[in-house]
Amino acid sequence: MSKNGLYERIYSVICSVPVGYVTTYGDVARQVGTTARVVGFALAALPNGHKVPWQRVINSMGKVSPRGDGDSSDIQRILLESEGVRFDQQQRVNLNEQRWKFGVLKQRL
DNA sequence: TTGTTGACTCTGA
DNA sequence: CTCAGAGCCAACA
Repeated sequence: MSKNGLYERIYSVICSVPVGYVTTYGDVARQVGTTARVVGFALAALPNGHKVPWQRVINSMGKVSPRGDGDSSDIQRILLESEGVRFDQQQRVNLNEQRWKFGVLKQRL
C-alpha cells in the first residue's frame, strides 16, 4: 500500500456523508488511515469548484474550526443550517445525534 | 535532509 | 464540559 490518492480517499469519505449529517476530522482520518491534521490540510488544499461537502466536516467538539479567514467558518455554519443541521446557542452541533456513522462495526472497539 | 506550520485529537488535571 | 500540554502526519522552504 502507498499514499496514492490520500486526498482522494479523504474526499470520497466526506462525500459519503449524507445531507443533514456532519462528521469530524478524526472520524474521516480513521477511515482513511491518517490523522485529523491531514484531513484538515486536505480540505484547506481543496480547489475552488470542487464538489466536496467540506462544510459537513467539523472538529470533535462539534463546532466549526476557526481558521484564519473567519468568514469561511461563518459560511460553513450557514451551509449546514441550510442542510438542516441545527446549532445551539453556543454554535455547537449535537454530535451525539447528527454525527454520521461510517462503519458502525469499525468504530473504536 | 531538517525545521516549521496547520480547517486536529487525545490525555491528564 | 474547560484548560494546558504533547502527539501526530503531510506539505513546504
